[in-house]
Amino acid sequence: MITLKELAEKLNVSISTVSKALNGSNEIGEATVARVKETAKMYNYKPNRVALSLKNSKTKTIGVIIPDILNHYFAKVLYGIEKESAKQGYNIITCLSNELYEKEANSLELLANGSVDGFIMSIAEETQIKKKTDHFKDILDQKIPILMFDRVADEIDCDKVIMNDFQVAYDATMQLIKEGRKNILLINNIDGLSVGKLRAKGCYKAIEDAKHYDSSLIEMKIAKISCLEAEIEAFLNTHKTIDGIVAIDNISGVVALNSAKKKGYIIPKEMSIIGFSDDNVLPFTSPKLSTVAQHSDAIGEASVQILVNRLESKEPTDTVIRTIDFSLNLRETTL
Amino acid sequence: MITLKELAEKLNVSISTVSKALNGSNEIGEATVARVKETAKMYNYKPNRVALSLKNSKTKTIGVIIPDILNHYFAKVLYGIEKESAKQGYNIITCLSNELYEKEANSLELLANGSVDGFIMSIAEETQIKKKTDHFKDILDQKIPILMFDRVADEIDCDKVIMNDFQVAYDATMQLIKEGRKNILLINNIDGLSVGKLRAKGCYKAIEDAKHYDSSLIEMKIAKISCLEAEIEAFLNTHKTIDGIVAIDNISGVVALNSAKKKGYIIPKEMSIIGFSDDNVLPFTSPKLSTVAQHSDAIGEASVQILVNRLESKEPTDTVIRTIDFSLNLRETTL
DNA sequence: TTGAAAGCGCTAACAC
DNA sequence: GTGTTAGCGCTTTCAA
Repeated sequence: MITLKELAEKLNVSISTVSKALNGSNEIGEATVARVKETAKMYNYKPNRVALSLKNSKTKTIGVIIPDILNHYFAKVLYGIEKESAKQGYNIITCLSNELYEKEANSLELLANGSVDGFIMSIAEETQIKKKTDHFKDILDQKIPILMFDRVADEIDCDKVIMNDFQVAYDATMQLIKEGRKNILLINNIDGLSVGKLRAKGCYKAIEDAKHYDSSLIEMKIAKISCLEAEIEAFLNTHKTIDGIVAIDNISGVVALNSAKKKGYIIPKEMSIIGFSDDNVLPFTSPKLSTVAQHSDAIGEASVQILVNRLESKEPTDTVIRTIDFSLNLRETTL
Repeated sequence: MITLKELAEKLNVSISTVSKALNGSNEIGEATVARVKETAKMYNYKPNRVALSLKNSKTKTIGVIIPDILNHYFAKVLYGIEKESAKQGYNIITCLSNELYEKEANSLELLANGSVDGFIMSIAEETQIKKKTDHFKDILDQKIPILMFDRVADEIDCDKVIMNDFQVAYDATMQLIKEGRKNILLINNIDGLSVGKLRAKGCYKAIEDAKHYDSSLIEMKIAKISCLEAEIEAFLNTHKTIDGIVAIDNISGVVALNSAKKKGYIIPKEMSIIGFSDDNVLPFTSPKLSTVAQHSDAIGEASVQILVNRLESKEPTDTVIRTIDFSLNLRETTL
C-alpha cells in the first residue's frame, strides 16, 4: 500500500498538495492535478481506510449481530444487509450471538471501541428470555445507534424494523378458518421470543373474531428443536381431529407436512398446512408448502437504509419503527 | 468513548503515563497504576481500536468472502470462522460475492486498503468458470495473505483448506456399488466448480476400480437450480433401471429422495441414495437421508487458525494445504 | 497555487 | 517513576 507521503516524495510536492489534488480541490493547478492523479493511478494508490476512520471518527462500518446464522431466515436478512451496505459504501462486521446473552453483550461492547459507527441486530433468545437490556443502554449512552430487527426490545428506544407478526399469524389462521377447518393446531417452537408470542396472539385473535365459524385452536409448545418430528407425530397420534396446522417458526411447517403425509392424510383435502418457512424449503416438499413470506432480504435492506440515514444525518432524528409487508403465499397445502 | 488524553487530564498525569499504567508497564509506580486503573474502569475506558490499527498497521480483522450465504454449507463455514475468530481476538468483515466475479474482485480490492489483515474466501462460481485469477495475484502482491477454502485456485500459491472431494465421492459411490447397485445416477448440479469436477471424477473412478461388480454410472448435469425437481423426475421417468443415486451438491439428494418416493420406489430396498447435504435437511426427509458430512464448521475453524498463524508469525512460512476429514453418515436411504 | 503544521488516539524510544 | 516527542496516514486550516 503506497501512502500519500510516498507519492509526494516521488512527485516532489508536499503531502497536502497530493491530498488536495486527489480529492479534487480547486486550490491546485490543473497540471499538478493531472500529474498527481496519473502517478497515483500508476502506483495504485488507495487511501488508507484506517487513517480516514481515525481522522473522521467514522468507520463506515456497521456491526451486525445475528442470533443464528444457520437459520435460513437470518441468513437471508444478512444477505439483504450486505447487499444494501455495499451499495451505501459501508462494510459490515458480523458477529454471531448463537442465541447467547453473553456473546451478544460481548460483541456489542467489543465493537463499541470505535470499530463501527452503529449496530444492526436481532436479539438473542437468551437475552429475550432473561429480559436483559442494560447492554443496549450502555451502547446507546455512548451515542452509538442500534437498529433492532425482528426480535426487538420494546423498552428500548431505538430504530426498529419488524414484521406485523400479529397480523400475519391472524391472516394465516383466518385462511384456515375460512377453509372450514375446525380443529387447528398451532405449532409454537419459539414461545420464548417476542415474535413467537405475537404470532400466537394473532392466531388466537383470529379464532375469537371468527367465533361464528366455530373453529378451535390448540397450541403445542415445543421447547427444543431436537425432538421436533417425534413430538409432532406423537401429537397427531393423540389428536386425530386436527384438520389444519399453522406452524409459526421456520421449519416446523415442513416437518408437520411430512408427518401428516406419513400418517396418510390427503393434503390439502383432509388437512391444510401453513408454515412460516422461506422459499428455500420448497424443493423439499410435495405438495408445495403454503407459507407466510417474510421478505427477509427487504428487512435487511430497510435496516441498513434507516441506520445509514441516521448515521449521516446532521440533525438528531426521531427513532423510526418500520413495519415490513408480508404476504401469504398459498400454494398446495391449502385449499 | 473516553480517550487516554482525557483520562490523563482528569488524573493530572501525562498521556504516556496512563498508557503505560494501563498496559502493565513496570516503569510506573504501583500507586499510580492503581489510581489510573481505577479511573479508567470508572470511565469505562477502552482503547480505540482504530488508533491501534493505525499505529500497529494491524487491524486484527479478517476479510471473509462468501459466494452464497443462502447455501447452508457456507453459512456453516461462516459459523466456524466467526467462532474461531472471536476466540483468537479477530473480527470478521463479511462480503458476499453472490457467485459473481465482479463483486468478488471488488470486495478484495476494497478491503485491501488497510481494512483487513488477510482474507478467507471461497471462489465465486463465475470466477471459476471464467478462470480469473489476476485479482488474487494483485492482493498477494500487496503482501496481504489469502486463504482459500473449498473452491480453490490451483494456480495460486496460498494457504488452502479443502476436503478430499475426490475420495469422498469415491467412497460414496463405492458404498452403492457394494450394496449391489448396478445403475447408479450421479446428479451433478455444480459441474462448473472445482469441487464438482473432483467429486464427479471420484465417482467414475469408483466404478472403474470396481469393474468386476459390473456397475455403471450415468451422469446427469443440471445447469440451474430452478428446475431441479422437474428435471430429476423426468430423468427417473426415462431411466427406470436406476437403483442408486449419488447427489454431489447440497440439496439434490433431498429432492431426489422425494422424487423417488413419489414414483413409488421403496427406499432403500429398491433404491439407495447418498447426498452431500448437511444435517439441516434431516428434519425434512423420511427416511433419513444418508449423507456425506462435510464438517463445514471445522473447515471454518481450520481456516482461521492457519491464517492467524501466518499473520502472527515472524518468519515467512510455507503455504499450507490442509485437508479436512469427511465422514460417510449412512442413515436410512442406504442398505 | 502550494506547503507547513496540527490533530485524530495510541505506543514507545528517549529524556529528565 | 514520569514526561516529552515522534509518528502511524490522512485532512484541513492557515500561512506563504
